[in-house]
Amino acid sequence: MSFLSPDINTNKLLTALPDIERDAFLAACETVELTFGDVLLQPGEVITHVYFPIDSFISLIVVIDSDNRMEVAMAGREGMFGMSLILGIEQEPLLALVQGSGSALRINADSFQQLLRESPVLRQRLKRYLYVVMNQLARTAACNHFHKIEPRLARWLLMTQDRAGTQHLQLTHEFLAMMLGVRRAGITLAATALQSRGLIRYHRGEIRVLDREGLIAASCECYTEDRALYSDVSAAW
Amino acid sequence: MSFLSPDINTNKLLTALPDIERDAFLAACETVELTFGDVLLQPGEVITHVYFPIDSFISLIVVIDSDNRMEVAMAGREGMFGMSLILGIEQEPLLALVQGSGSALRINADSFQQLLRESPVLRQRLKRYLYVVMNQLARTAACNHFHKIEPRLARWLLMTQDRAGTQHLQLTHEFLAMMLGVRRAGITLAATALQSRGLIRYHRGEIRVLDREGLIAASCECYTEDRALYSDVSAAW
DNA sequence: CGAGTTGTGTACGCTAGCGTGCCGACGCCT
DNA sequence: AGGCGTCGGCACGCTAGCGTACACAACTCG
Repeated sequence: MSFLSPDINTNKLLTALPDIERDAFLAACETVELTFGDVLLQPGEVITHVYFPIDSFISLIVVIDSDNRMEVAMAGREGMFGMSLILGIEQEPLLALVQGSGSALRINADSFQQLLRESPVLRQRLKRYLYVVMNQLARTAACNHFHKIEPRLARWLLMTQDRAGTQHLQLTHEFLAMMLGVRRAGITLAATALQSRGLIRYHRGEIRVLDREGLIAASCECYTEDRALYSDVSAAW
Repeated sequence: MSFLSPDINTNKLLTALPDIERDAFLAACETVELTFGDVLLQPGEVITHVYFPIDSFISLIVVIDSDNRMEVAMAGREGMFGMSLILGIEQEPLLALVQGSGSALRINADSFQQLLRESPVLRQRLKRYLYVVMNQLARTAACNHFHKIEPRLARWLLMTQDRAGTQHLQLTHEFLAMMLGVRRAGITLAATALQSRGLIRYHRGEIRVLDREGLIAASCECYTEDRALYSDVSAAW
């Protein structure tokens, strides 16, 4: 039995590592609290730390200019921030924003690369994760183009709920608009529609998911496709 | 001096490998001719061969359904097809379509994985390439959403020209519409505009780029951003 | 309790792009 | 030369979403 037990309060990428490797890894990590709105990385900055969210989650955002920005990926307990380092690159052109407050394991970039060299299992785990993210990026590119705001919003709320692990989400329309790259008024419309169908309920920055199944039905296939891809790949773990 | 000389008629990812590694790699490759329209992989199929284009190039396409599909990445002499295998995954949910006829080096998937294990330099090269593609995917997601057809078309023509290496491109409006995920009529409009500005000239499935600089000015920043990212990363080679 | 700030509803005119369908022009084949 | 299939121009009405702006409600803070 490991001295740092692999309880459910840790990151999924790190569970099920061989005890020795996991212990070595966790020993190099510190636990940090992330707060909504924290910027972990500005576009183009050097990555100094890698984060493995526990109950926090992080948005990766493409910033084209001050008016045009949108989220392209999300990392919670199932993922990580700092993927470029898996590929040996220390930079990242995306904005990393804490989207859900909570704790995360943090490890220094150098230690991460060192430990990655020493743990083939972790390496394989993370490569699979990278594969999933790449393909989610590809699908997101098409989704953002073809799908309407309402299904995209539904998808996004589901993804967020999966990572937040609660049906109470702290989200203003303004913020959602930024995530989806649309107008605030566009979100109000879509959100009102979802609410009137009894799928969600919201009130001044707090959204509650009432009917998960209904929300899935209202979302574009991209939600279930993404999940399917992830579980296919992680089934092999 | 290597017995298989690294002349310009090869793939950029394979040049500048140490002689021994390159020779071993090339020895495991065969040269194949790819023809416009060839499907190298259907979504979800197992990847049996990895391709390193020489003067051909390949489109990676997300297929949402029969009406909704769009290109999300392009691989020519600067890239490859079969990236998932770098991550140890043998599948790929995207459609791989030959978009420019020409030759390519092809290697069996198993040999590829074997040789990858044996060549740290190649491994590093390909990881850097993967990094570039990931970030291009992210940007493409935003570009497809925010930018209008005309600049996107200009960007796309430039990317294609870079890979085709000629200013004569064989492309119908119909095909371009599929690539960008828009109506054929939308392409006609955008193409007419570019033509009337003297940037391109086209006629029944053949497009000529007349004014590269002008076309760059007409394209969205995404073109130059992508190039910049690629050259930053490959500068380290 | 009142003033300010934040979050949401809504409305207006506008544009890009959609789906569709038709026509003409070109070029290839016999 | 004639016929046919492919390619591109164009036009129709329509919709989603834009930019903007204003109003009110709900909270917060002094």
